[in-house]
Amino acid sequence: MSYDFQAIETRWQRYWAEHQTFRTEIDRSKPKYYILDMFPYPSGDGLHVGHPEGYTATDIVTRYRLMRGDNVLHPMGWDAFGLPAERYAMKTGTHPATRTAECVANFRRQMQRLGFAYDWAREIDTTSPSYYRWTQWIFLKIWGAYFDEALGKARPIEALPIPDDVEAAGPKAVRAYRDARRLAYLHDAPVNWCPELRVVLANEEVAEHVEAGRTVVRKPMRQWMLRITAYAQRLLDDLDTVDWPNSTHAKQRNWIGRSEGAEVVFSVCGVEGPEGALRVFTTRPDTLFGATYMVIAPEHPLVSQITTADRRAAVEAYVRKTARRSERDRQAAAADGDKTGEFTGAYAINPVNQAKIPIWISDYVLMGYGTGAIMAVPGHDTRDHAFATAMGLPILEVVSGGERSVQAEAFPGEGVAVNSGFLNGKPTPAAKQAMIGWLEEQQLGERTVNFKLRDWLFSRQRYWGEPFPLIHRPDGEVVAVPEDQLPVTLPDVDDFNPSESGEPPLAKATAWRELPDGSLREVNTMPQWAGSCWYYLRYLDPHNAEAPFSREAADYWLPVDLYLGGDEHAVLHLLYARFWHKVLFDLGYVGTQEPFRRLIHQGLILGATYLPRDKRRNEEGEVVFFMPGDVEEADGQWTVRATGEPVDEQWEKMSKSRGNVVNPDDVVERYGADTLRLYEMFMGPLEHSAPWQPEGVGGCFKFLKRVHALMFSDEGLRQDLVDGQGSARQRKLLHRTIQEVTERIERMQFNTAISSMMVFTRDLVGKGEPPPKGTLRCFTLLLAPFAPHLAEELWAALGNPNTLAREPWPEADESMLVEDTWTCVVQIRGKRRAELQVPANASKDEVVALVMGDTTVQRHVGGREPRRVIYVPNRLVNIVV
RNA sequence: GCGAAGGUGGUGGAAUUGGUAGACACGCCAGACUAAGGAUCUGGUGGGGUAACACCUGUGAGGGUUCGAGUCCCUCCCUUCGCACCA
Repeated sequence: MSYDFQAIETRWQRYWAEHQTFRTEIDRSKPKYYILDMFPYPSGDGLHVGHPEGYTATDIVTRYRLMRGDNVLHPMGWDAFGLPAERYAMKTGTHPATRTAECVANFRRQMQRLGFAYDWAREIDTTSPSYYRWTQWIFLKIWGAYFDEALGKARPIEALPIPDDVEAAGPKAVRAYRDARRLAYLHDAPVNWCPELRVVLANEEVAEHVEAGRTVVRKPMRQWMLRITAYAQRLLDDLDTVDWPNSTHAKQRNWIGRSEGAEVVFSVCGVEGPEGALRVFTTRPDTLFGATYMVIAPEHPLVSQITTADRRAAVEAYVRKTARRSERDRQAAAADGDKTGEFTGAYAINPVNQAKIPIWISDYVLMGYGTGAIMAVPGHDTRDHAFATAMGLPILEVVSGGERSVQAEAFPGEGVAVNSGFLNGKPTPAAKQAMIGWLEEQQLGERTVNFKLRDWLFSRQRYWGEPFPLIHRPDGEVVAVPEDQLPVTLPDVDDFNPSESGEPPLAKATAWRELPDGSLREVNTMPQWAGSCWYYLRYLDPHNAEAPFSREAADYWLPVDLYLGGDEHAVLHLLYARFWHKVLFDLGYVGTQEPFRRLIHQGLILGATYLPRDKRRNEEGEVVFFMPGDVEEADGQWTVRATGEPVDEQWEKMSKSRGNVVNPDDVVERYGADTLRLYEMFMGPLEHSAPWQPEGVGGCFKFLKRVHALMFSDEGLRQDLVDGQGSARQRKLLHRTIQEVTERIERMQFNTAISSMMVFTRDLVGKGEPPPKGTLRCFTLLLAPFAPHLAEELWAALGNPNTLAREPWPEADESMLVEDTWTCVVQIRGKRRAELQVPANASKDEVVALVMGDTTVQRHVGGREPRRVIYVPNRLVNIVV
C-alpha cells in the first residue's frame, strides 16, 4: 500500500470535523493557552503558500500543547471589510457582501484542506452584523468616555466634572464641553482626495495612485478622530511588559515618538495681549541664546495677523502654494534638503537676551507637531542651518565641541555652552536643566513632553465598513443609537461611488439616512482596522448575544499567550488594538492592560520571477517578466526557453500582480497537506524570509513516504513489526529524538525538530531491523503536530481506536540519554588532530592517559612535554606544548 | 540621516554557557534496480592538495582577548526592512 495521502487526509479531516476534536470550552482544571493567528483578509485571489507558514507554526504549538494537557484556544476568522470587495462591486455590480461570502468560502475550504486544529465553531467574520454590532458597541463606549488626566485613565463621559461657568451657560455649552473631551470627536482634518476615483485615500495608498497618473489633493473634511494620543505614555510604558520582537518594540517607540524638552514663550513685537505670545517647543532649551530667527508653519493661525503689509502678497502666495502641495511633494523636497519660505515682516523678542529676531514661515515646520512654531538655532540644528544658509540669516555658535565652524556646518551634538550668558561653561545636559529652571522661574516657559503620535483619523468615505452608530440631530447635537437598537446595518445600495463632492456612498441612501424627526444618520464608515482591533476578544465568546464577550471568558483566556503574524502590522494594527484594549480595561471590560503577551512575526515566502536584462515594458506600461515555467537554467544562467534570451532571477514577496504566486491547492494535490506543512516549517527559522523551492518539497514528501513505509508495505500493514522498544541502540535514539523534538518545539525551532525526526527515520529504515511497535508508537506522537494526518493513520494502524490529539506527549527517559562512551576530540595547540572514544565513567587522568597513548597524538606531540592540558568533560582535550 | 535585523558551501539552513564548523534537506557526481525514469535505493560532495592518507585553508574584511572564537571585544564594509524636515 503506497502512501495515499489524499485518502488519508480526507479521512482524518472528516474525523476531526465529525468528532469536533478541536472544540474548546472553559475548563478551570487545566492551564489555558491562547494561540492566535492574525486573521486574513479573504481576497479574491485565494491563499498562497505564504499564508500557511504562520498557521502551520501555531498549529504545531496548538497540537503540542493539547498533548501536554493544556486547554488551548486556537480560533480563525475573517477580516472581511475593506476596499477590494468594494472596488470589485464598482466594477462588476456584485454586492460586496456576496463577493465577501464567496471569498470567505474559498479561504475556508483552502485552510480546512491543510488540516489545522482550529475550533471552527468560533469562526468570526467582521462583516457579519452579529459581529459588527459589537464593533459599534465598543465604538460607543469610546465615544462615551473621556480621558481623566489626573487618574491617567478613561472614564465615562457622565463622570466628567463640568465647571460652574459652563454649567451656568446652559445645556448647549455643557454638551459642547463634553463633546470636546470625548475619546471620539469630530475634527476638520485634511484628507487625500482623488477626484478621478472619487475616493479618499489612505496616506500609504497615495503613492501608487500618483504613479498611475491620478491627481491627489488635500481637502479638508469633517472627520471622526480617536484620541489615541491620550494613551501615548501608557502605550509606550507598557511595551516593557510584553515579549515582542525588538524591531517591533523599536517601531512602536519610534512611532509614538516621545521627546522631552521645554516650551518657551516669545513675544511678537507690536502685538499686545495673548495673541502676541508665540509658544515654541524645543528639545534644546540650552541653545536659546543661539536663536537667530523664528519659523512658524504656513497653516499657523498667527500668520495672517502678524504679516506686515509689504510682505502680505508674498506670504499669502506661499501659504496657498503649500496648501495645494501634497504631503508627498513636500516630503520629496525635504529629502533633497531644499528649504523654501517667506519673511512675515514681523519680529519677536528672544526672552533670554531681548534680541529682536525675524519671524519667517516655512513648510519645514509642521503644524501638527509641537506648537507649529520653532525657534531656529542654525548653529546647532541641521534643518535650521540649511534654511539660514538659503535665506542669508545669521548663524551663532552657542555650544562648543563641533569639528568644523558652525558657519559651515551645524553642530547638533552635545558640548559645552558658550556665548550663552549664565549657561556658559555648562555641559549640554546641565545647561538644559538650568535653562528650564530659569524659564519656569521667570514664567517664560516650562518643561514639556511631546509625542509624534497623532490622533487616529477614524472615518472613511466608503461603503464596505461598519456604519457609525451615531445620529446628527437638526440642532447639531450628535447622539448615540441606543444599544438595544444595534447593529446599525448597512443599507442595500446599487451605487458604491462617493458623490463628486466627496460625500460617502451612504449619503445617497436617503431612506436609510433620513429619520422621521429630521435627524440624519452618520454616513461615514469605520476603517478596516476597527474590526481587527478586538477580534481576539470576540473569539472568547463568539455567540454571546448580550455582550461582545463575557468578563468571565476574558478573565479565563486573556491575555493571548502567543500571537503570530506578519511584521507589516508591527505598528498600526498592534498599536490600535492595544489602544482599544486599554480603553476597555479602563472601563472594566477586560482585566489585563495588554492584549498580546508574546508576539512573533513569521518571515515571507518569496516567489521567483525572471526579468529581461533591458527591463522593458509592454504596451500597458507594465514591466515584462517571465515565470518559472518559461525559463531554464544552465551553469547558473537563466534563459527563456522559447527564445533563449538571458534573464535574471529575482525573489520577491508573493503577489498576484508579480505573477510569482504558488497556490497551496496545487501543492496539496501533488504531495498532500502534511508535506506542505512540513516543508513550510523545514525551510528555515520561522522569522526568516526564504525562497519557495519546489525541489525542497519533494524532499519532505520522500521523508513522509519513508515514515509511511515504516508501517505499511505494498501489501498493507507490515507483518514483520515486532513488539517492544527494539534494540538498546534504537531505544537510545528514540529517547534522544523525544528530547530533541520536545526542546525544539518549545523553542519554536521547527526546522531542526524535523531534522531530528529525519535522522531517526533514516536510522530505523537503514539498519534493516524490523521496526519495533513501541518505538513507532512514540515516534507517531512526535510526528503528530507536524504531519497530523499521517500520524493519525499510523496511530490507528497501531490499534488505537481514538484520535491521538489528546494523547499524552512522550517523555524522554533520562537514563536512556546517558551514553557509555563519548567522542573525545583531541586538539594540539588548539588545532583538531584526532578523536577517540572514551568511556563515560573515565576520570580526567584516565582520559588524558588514553589521549597521550594515541599514536596520532604522539606523532603531533613529538615527545615534547605538554605545558598545559585543558580537559572539557564530554567534549575535548587540548594539549598545549 | 535615525532605528532594527542580518552577512556561514552551488542553495535553504545547523552549531547550549566560547569547545569536532557545515547537522538535516535541496542540487550536483558516481553506482544499483529498471524497457524507461523528472520513480526508488546506496555512496560521495566547503576549497586546495594526495593514488589514498598526511597536510594546508576556511563562517563579510581587518585587528584583539583566549589553550581554543561563527560565537566575546574594537574598527570597518555590505545587504534587507522600518521611519524620515517631529524642532
